[in-house]
Amino acid sequence: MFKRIENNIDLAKNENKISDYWLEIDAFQKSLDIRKSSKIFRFYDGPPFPTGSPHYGNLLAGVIKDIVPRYWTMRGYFVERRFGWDVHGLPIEMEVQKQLGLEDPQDIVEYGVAKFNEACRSQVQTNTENWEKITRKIGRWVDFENDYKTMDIGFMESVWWVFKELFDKDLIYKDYKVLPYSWAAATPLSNFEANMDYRDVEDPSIFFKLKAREDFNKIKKDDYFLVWTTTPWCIPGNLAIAVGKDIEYTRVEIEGKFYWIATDRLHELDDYDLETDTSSLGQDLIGAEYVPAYTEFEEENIGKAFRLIHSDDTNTDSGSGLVSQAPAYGESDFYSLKNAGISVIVDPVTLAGKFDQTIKGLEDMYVKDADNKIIEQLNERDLLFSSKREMHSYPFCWRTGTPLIYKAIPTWFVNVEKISARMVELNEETHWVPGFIGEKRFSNWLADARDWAISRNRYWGSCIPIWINDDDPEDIICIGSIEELEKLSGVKANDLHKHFMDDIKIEINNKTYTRTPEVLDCWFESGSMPYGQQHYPFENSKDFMEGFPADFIAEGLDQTRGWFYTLTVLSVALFDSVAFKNCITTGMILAEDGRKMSKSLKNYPDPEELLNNYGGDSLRAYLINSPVVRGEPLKFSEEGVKLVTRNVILPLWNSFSFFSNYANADNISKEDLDRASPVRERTLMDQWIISSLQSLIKTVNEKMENYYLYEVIPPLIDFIDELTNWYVRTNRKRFWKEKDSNDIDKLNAFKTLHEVLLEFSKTMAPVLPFICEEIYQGLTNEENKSIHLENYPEADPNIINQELEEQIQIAKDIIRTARNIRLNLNLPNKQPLKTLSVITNNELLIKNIEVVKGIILDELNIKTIEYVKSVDKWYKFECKPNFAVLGPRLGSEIGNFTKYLQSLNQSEIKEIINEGKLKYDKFDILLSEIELRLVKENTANSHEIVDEFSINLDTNISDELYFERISREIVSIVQNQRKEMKFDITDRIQLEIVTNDTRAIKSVELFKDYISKETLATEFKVSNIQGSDDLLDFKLNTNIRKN
RNA sequence: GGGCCUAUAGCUCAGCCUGGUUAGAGCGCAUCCCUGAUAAGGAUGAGGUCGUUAGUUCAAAUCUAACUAGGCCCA
Repeated sequence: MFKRIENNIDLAKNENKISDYWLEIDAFQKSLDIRKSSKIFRFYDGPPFPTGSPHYGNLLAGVIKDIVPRYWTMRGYFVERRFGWDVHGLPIEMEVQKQLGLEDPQDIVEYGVAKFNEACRSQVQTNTENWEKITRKIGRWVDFENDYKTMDIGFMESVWWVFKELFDKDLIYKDYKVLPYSWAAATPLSNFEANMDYRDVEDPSIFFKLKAREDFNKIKKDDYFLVWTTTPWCIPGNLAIAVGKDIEYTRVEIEGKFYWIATDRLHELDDYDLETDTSSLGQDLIGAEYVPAYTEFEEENIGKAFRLIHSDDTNTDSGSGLVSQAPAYGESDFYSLKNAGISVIVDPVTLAGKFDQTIKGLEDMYVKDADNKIIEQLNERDLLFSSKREMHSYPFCWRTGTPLIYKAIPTWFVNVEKISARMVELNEETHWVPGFIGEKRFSNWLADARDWAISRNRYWGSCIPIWINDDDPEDIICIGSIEELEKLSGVKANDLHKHFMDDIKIEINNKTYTRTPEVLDCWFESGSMPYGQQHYPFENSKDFMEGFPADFIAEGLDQTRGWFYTLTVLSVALFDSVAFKNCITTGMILAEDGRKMSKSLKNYPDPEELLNNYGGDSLRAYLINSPVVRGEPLKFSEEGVKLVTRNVILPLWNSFSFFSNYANADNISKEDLDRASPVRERTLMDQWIISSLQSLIKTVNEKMENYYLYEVIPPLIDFIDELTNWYVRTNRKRFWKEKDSNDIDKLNAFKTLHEVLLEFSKTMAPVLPFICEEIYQGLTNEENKSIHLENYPEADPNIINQELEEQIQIAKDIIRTARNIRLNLNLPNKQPLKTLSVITNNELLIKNIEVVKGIILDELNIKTIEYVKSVDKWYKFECKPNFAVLGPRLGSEIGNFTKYLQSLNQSEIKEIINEGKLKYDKFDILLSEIELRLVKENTANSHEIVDEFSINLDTNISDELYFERISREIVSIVQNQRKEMKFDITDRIQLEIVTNDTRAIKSVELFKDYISKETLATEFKVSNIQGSDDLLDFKLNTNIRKN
């Protein structure tokens, strides 16, 4: 016996019930256990920050990371799924700082790094519950217990190993990097932080002049270079002047002195009485030496400083086209000097943002306060040309409200440029979905990769495992494991965080080594996760190698410069290999209005509420059927989710509830189904739906194997449509037959539907895990089983019947067209008609129609089909070339040939049809290379073209047909009544028909059996008085009572 | 400023890789039909200069280039 289920279903509640069931039977663990010894399919979970609650982007990632592993598990692989937490880094530190009321790093040091880090550690644990709840609601199976966190000691040790490997391969070096710097907080900031507080402020805008030291091309000794700046405090750090090599510069004379300025900026000197002298391209100025404004660093010119250099960033939009370069205070300055081969850097500014003792007259002044003093000094030295003040937008420290400066900070780098070409090459081995992400976007990104700054002057993170000789900064030791640290320092560490590491000293040969204070960029850890999560190479090295590179990962588009990148850098550096073989990249999820989802705007539905309304299956199907799985943005719409519920989930459920209700009403058991005939002996419709399902399975496997998730839902919807609107609807009667009549056909119907629902559920289980499980449970009735433990269906080519699928298609076409005729003639389907004529002389077509004749007659409520072979008075032919075939063959002749075909008369066309070919010019053209189109000759409303033939409906309604119509109307009325009165489908009734219309009475007499059978009337009575309701052109009403 | 993506019906999107002459679907709208599995289903209709321009071709929504607008990432 199959259990009888409710027609109406509360999807979310039901899903919750299934979740509980999974827990109860430990289904996830079981699905892993049964594949323990199978081949490994390695999946990497991209680590989210556990700050805040999950948003749709996280849910989307979760859905994809569930569908793919579920699929491969059912395909027989062992797919471990460990949840990953990225717990280090600024977001957590910020949250904790806020909670503890710590403004800046000095506060943290005073509070105690140890206490601070421990606070971060406990903060990590607080948010995880929320994630687990939502993860459960979207139906994602992932191991939260055996998760990995980037703060686990094993993970951190692997990170050290990675670092040491890079170090040994000479891929780690130390240099300066110019960063946004808050002197009030005494800390560098991230670019993100620097962008948080831009303000409009008034700053100096000065032109100053620097004197040429020697003649150089068109430059004469003592000429002045006119240089513009809005940050005078950077002038003491000036080491070069940048020009653009393609920019033209002019030498002008003002009051007997000569100045160089970009020709396009000459209008800056409109107020002066000037004469232009000569001009020169920047190209020819590069290399000229000048006398610096401040002499304190003059000895640096042996390092080629104080020269004109080229910079791509020089332009003539503002200033003079000559830009002061202070490599310690500007990123572009820093790189320009580097590119010019000048490797010096001078920095007279302390970490507190004050000048040190180097520059006379500026000692201990805050840089911003020094601006005026510097202008004064320039003036005294006769180097100031002009000075004014200007409004512009300038970044401020978002915490202290003080202006930010840019400052060169000692930083550790990974030499990515050295391996970037190899990364590009190896990346071609990865299968990207969509392709353009890997082939274009990511590939370009890799090709242009710059060295990666991996140190952070922060606290909560993995430590850079480098100890430096106190007396010799060049003498450094890199540590790659806990054991190595113990050997060198004698300390056995059981925590590798900063507050445990900072005090550890290494003493060798009377030299003392102290750890460099920085921690690692948390992106370094994200890229290390393949090794970290397995504690490679300290443990699991065999397992690791079996599953590396990963078979599959998925994340959002933004990770091209994030996780995808860091994984690639490290795996190429370590193993000369990609880190993943297949990658699905998703687009951004936007709010319905096309803007970003914003909590304050409330322009999107709360994820949890949405899941409570429509359930996880609906959301899953909606998301993977959207542009977002093709790397494009999605405007998230609740309406869209609702539509998926309506078009996919509910129809599927209804097919099952139909099965369940009737199987139950009829006491059909599993054993009964075993008695069904083999597929080949069942009805055409049975064979057809089974064939269609196999075709679907074939398609879905192809799509899933290639990670094209977005191509799974459309064929699925098509199939559901075939199942519900064709198979179930046209076969309803077979399920509802009296038990004794033609038992085997009825069993075949049940068996077919059972089989189709079961296989279909398995096919869709990875995508719709809840509803498919529920259906599976209803169809199998076995304890402790789950659909997700089953093997995935594979298409059986032997039961795909292409010919039959085509025949059914013809039937559908005829049915659709005939219904249209009925519609136009106002002849409802309830009105039986005598004959449908099919007009064709194509014998094969006639044969095909004969096969599906029964279906057509039933559906159209028609008594017979006849074939009319003399087609002339019904339609004529028009023809045109099949362009796809003849275009390439005929080339430019095709235009004339088209005209020729149009000029043919009917008998000429018929001759071609008979011959099967024609001759045109020098070409032999086959009939199959021409497209025939039928045009109605007989324009009666009862006649319509169907593709290659036409049909005509006999619209004569005899008395008999009319009586039958009445009987159908009566059945329809009674069925509606039953439904309105909420009778069960099995309830037997007493039926009274009230009418005094003679035709109606006659009809009831003739079709008494039919009416009783359809309405389950066991008692039947006609009351010959006038009825109360209009029916057709008379009065009739019915009364029913439960028996 | 650079890289990549997108632009097709009122809305959300297929189709484009691999060019073929009547460009599709869903939602919405209008009209109608059907209904004892279905919070449904079906039919018909209105609604498109396929972002603009130029090119390649016998033929362009589809290929190429430029431009315009939007998005993501970087500078």
